Amino acid sequence: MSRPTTIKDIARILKISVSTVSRALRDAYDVNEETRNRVLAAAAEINYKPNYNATALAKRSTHNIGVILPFITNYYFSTVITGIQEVAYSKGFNIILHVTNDSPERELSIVDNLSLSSFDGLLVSTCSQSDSCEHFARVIREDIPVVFFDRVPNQIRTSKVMQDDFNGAFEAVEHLVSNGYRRVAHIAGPRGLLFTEKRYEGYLAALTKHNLPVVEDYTIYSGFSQESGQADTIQLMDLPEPPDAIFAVNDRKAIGAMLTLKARGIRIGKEVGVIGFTDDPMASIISPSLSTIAEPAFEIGRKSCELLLGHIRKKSFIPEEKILPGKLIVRESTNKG
Amino acid sequence: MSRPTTIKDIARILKISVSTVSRALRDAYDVNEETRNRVLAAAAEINYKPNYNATALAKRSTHNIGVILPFITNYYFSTVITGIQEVAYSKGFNIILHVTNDSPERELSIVDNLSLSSFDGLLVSTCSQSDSCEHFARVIREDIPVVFFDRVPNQIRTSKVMQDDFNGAFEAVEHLVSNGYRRVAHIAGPRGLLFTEKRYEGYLAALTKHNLPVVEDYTIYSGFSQESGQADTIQLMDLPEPPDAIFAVNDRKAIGAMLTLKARGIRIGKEVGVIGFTDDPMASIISPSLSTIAEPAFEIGRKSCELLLGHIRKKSFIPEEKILPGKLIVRESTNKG
DNA sequence: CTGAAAGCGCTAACAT
DNA sequence: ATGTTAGCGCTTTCAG
Repeated sequence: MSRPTTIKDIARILKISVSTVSRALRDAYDVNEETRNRVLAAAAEINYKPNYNATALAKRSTHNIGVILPFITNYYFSTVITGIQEVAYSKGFNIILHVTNDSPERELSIVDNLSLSSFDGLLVSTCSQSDSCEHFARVIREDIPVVFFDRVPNQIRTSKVMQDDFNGAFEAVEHLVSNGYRRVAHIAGPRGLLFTEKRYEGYLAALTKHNLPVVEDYTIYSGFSQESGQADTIQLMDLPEPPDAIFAVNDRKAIGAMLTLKARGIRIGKEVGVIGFTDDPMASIISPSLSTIAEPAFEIGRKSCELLLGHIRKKSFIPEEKILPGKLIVRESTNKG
Repeated sequence: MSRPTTIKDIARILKISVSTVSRALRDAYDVNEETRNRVLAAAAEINYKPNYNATALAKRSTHNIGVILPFITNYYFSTVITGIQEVAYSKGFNIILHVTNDSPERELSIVDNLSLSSFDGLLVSTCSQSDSCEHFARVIREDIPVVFFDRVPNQIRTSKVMQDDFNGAFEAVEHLVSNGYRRVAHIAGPRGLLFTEKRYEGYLAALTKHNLPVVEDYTIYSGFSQESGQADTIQLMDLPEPPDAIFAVNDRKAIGAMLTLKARGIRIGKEVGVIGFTDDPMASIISPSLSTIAEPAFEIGRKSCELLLGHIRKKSFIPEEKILPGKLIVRESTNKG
């Protein structure tokens, strides 16, 4: 087990100073082309690998970005991470993963225990019940850039990357209406999250545009899970005048809805239309297959990371918002037959 | 933007030396109880957070563990990571994520560019086509602990954590047989991966135990994707004497199999039984629902990380192997009716 | 039990 | 264009 090689080794071998080596290893700036080549050659020769801790200590900049999100065990988030990882990797950044399990306490504890010296920036998607964003505000105040994606808080002024929730929802509902459904219900996410509000607004706007009545009982706010979808749908179908279509805030809830519809012997599509949001692979596996709004998850990851890297590089942190379009995917669950 | 506080600040405030502060902050060893309390109080007071880069540089030990795996966008891997993250988090370790996209070149490039100074240990699941493990052997030779999980190479002597692939496969096939299926095919993963071999062996063993003939054409090695499952099944059902049951190496392939069976109008369960491996949530969503062997993904993550942390702590690296049991989940796809 | 001092590997003025 | 030197924040001998 040989001690890793350092720039000192290179300096000694080449009989030059460490600062020259250091300079040669980074940009060409102010160093003789030939010296530089010799350094590079020697480095390769002895299999030199920079010690990032030393660099970080000296430059006050690690090459890490922290990612904080509720879960990674679903299609959307794992795809976002893959996108993040893709650009981080290409720029030589590591990503440090923190999963909150959607627990506000855990989120708080993670953020408070973050050593600000161990990452250059933060990418976050909040818990569904984050009542406060004070902890993130603190991080920002320390001048470390934070960009939010998907689940972004509305009380805080930072960079945000989202899908076009309003228009996605609008399109989904309009699709339902143009396929002949009239009593469209919405099983929403938890209140307080920007995107559940946006999707709700898109739903309302589509209803209004097509002169459909807005029935208060037709909107139910609850969790994001399949079980919530089932529960909400039971509630909906027990109404004196049940809806003939359901727009779910995401595919998991839509699938939950389909499950209870099936259990009650209601024919999906023919009797009750269902549309989701995400385009989880499950949507094409379930039968009947589920119409949905495909989210640009991978792109959200890429864009968030690019934005963050930009903030880190320029050391300026002027908030920017990016909204990426979704895409309507028509399948069987919205086919009246 | 105030510079983060350091142990120097604490030392200055308390008018003691930095070394005392340093000692007090770690273990009680050799420091007066009272001094220690004063240090802790002061640290909390000024909101001191250790600079891990400095620690890492001084101690030659970061608090990071690297995780290298093919994908994160599926149920199994994302659940494993959640398990890893769970124990890493509780021990104050960060996890640095690297995804290879199942590309051996990328895997190689990641490993070769790893700065050994930036993590204390490695958790890896290899690419399906990793022909060589030389790059991992190099890491191990540098005395940094590596533990493999799930996709473990068989040519290399290190710690490994796996599900019980042999017995899982055995149980799956035995379940098929005891439900009356006789011509059981196996759509396997790529050759060369330990677990695809183990599952194949389990399949063989069950056949042998029940005196069923081993038909060579009934085993097809290919990829892990749903598409591979579809293609393999086409090939199988085009045989002069097609199988009446399919044991798939994982649920994604099983789902692919079900899709082509459905497309051909073959009744799943009644005519051809299908069983998978993993217990992806999709297995209970698809209809008919898919019987499968549930893998202890979360536990695999936990155990791998615990093992690795053990190696890191004791600085000894005596390879250990852990095998975790799976569980048969009976659903509709293996019901002959 | 505590302090002084050296050093981890690298960067960044400041000289030359 | 290159070398000298002083840190970055923390740990760790070695003295006392």
